[in-house]
Amino acid sequence: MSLQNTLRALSDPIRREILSILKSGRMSAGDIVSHFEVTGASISRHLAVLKEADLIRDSREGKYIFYELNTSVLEDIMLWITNLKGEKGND
Amino acid sequence: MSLQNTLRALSDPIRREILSILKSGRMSAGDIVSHFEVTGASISRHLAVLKEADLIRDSREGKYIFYELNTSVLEDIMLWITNLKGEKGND
DNA sequence: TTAACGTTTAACCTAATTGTTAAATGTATT
DNA sequence: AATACATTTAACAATTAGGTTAAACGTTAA
Repeated sequence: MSLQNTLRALSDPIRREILSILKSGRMSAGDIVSHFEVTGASISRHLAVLKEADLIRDSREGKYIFYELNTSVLEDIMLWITNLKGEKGND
Repeated sequence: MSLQNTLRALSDPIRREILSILKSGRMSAGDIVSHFEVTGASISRHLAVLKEADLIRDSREGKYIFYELNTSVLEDIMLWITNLKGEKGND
């Protein structure tokens, strides 16, 4: 919901890997967990952080919860970086 | 030096503010400190993190140490984000 | 309604981060 | 050489983050 949340979410390698995995499409929490060596509880919390940053969306389908990427908030980071790289002087 | 370092450095609001300040040009450590309410020691460590991430460069001039922005590593973040935003399926 | 499955939440532990003050370092000035 | 100034480093306290196991929750199936 904010640049702070977004950057904090992206600062963890596991969370970035989760996003990369979701690039190929929506996936259940369990399937995401199977890509890692940490416990499901740990991944679940990473998912919560990503969701709070609005980088992923979830939807329950029966006993599964599917996660999918939401890249729209990445726009803000791009803007922030672009601005930082702009010519010196005009901030 | 790595995407991990860069994103971790950017995940702190004070460090982002330091970068924004340096956008207008090089500045001594003391002048940077004066923009914040935390101690010089604290800012000094933030500067060290930014430097380790290669987001800033320093050079001593007499008793002052000047810091300046180095935006080249931001390219990697842009690339990573662009790739994530790419069409689903081709990772 | 009980059992099984997928997932999250709670409680706990350890490690990392951020801040402070005090000491150390490097440079300039007298 | 002694002092002063700018900055960093060390040592410590408080907070946050990420991992684990165990319990709880929500859904499905028997």
